[in-house]
Amino acid sequence: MSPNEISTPSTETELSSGLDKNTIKNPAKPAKRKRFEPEIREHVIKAATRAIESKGLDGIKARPIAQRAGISVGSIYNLFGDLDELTRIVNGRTYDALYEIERRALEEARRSGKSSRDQMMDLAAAYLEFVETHQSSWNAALTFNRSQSELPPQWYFEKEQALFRIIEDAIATFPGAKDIDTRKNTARALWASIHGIVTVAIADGFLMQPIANVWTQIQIIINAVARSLELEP
Amino acid sequence: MSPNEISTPSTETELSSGLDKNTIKNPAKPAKRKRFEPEIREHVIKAATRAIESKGLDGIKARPIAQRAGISVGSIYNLFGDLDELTRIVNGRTYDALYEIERRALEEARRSGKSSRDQMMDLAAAYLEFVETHQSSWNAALTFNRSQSELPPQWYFEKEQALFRIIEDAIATFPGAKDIDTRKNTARALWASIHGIVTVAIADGFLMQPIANVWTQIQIIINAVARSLELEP
DNA sequence: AGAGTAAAATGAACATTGTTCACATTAAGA
DNA sequence: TCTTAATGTGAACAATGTTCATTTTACTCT
Repeated sequence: MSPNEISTPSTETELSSGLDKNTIKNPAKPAKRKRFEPEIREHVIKAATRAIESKGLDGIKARPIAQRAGISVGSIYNLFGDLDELTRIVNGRTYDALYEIERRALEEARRSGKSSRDQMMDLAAAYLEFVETHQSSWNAALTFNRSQSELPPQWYFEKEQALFRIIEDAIATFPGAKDIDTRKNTARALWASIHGIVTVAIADGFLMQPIANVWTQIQIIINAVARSLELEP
Repeated sequence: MSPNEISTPSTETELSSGLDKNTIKNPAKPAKRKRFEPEIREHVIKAATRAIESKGLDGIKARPIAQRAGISVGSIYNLFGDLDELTRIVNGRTYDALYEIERRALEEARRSGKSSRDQMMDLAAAYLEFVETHQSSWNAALTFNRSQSELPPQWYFEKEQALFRIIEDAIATFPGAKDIDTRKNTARALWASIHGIVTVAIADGFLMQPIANVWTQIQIIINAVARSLELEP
């Protein structure tokens, strides 16, 4: 079970009571202007995604999004409850995208027979590139969770867990990572460290930190931890 | 020059054109209800600080703060330009407080003749404790910067720099940290890593991560890096 | 097909909030 | 005391999230 199939509200299809068959007769083009097709939810999410990509969390505004999706403001609330819910769905997909990229990076690194240390390096490189490419979305995902007073929803933790498990896999062959608790803590420590390095660099817009330095810092941590783990426990 | 004296808007006294002498005649009590005393700025900042401490960034609302400070809404804008400015001042002080705590921690650790490694441990412990104690304020400071589309103001970078310099000092005696660039990068890597570990733990409300695990993870990183630095370059 | 009806879409209206600005008030000097 | 520039005020405005009475749709039953 890929963690992407983890129950995310974004994939819910609660409206489908066998309507799909009936709506087929609608050739999708001259549809006058009522009763939503099932894809409407997706359209709204897409609009919200574009908004976040270009303007960050501030881009999530009920009226503009409604307009871009071709529905009324009220319908947004029928479909998602509130804007936070919609935001969470977009952020959830951002996490999913990152997970997928990391999973592939590990798979690829293993296929080419890289060492555990180099697997970690590849995972970190993939993360750095992801954050550079999706700066606005990633920033939104991080900011949103901390700006909420309540805890993130269940599926957030599951996605996080899944990410950590990838690191655990990467370091599993180290002699010093035989013990399960050690491995878990080390994986979290590594991931959080790389995350911290990248985050701090982005916070000051890569101004204080040219990207080369960021990569150097990542290497310092990975090399140091890798060397520790090469020793027997 | 302590970085606390770095020009922060919070300490500005631009209104003082020698008025101080004149206002002395006001015994501060029966003051009817006009023309602010110079301390009014401070009162507003205090109100804003309390608001952030209890409700986070959402606590920064013009009307409640105005009321608690005993002035009108408009006056907030006369005094600070806008709410973001006020927020930045409060956050600046949070950074100052952290800096001060870290500086003292290093001083203390050195006085008791601790190793570089243990100095780092003490700095990390101080940070962890600070974040636990001031969770709401610290969260607000971090969230605010990333939620802004523009870069943080100049003084933010200076406060950040000052913090890094403390770590550089702590690791300066390591044989592997003779080179200035290496030292700078290692200091940033260490700080950012610890920051990342603490941040991730807090993000899920210490639910996934009991505090003991957090500390274990910090130790993993510091020990690994320390061991690396003990070798000659 | 036509009527009745439950579900779904709508957008006007409301509540909250940041921000502005015309006006009122103060106090310093003439 | 009168004049006036500086300064405090709060009503009013704009933007935004959210609700809900009303309208519209499409399904079912006759």
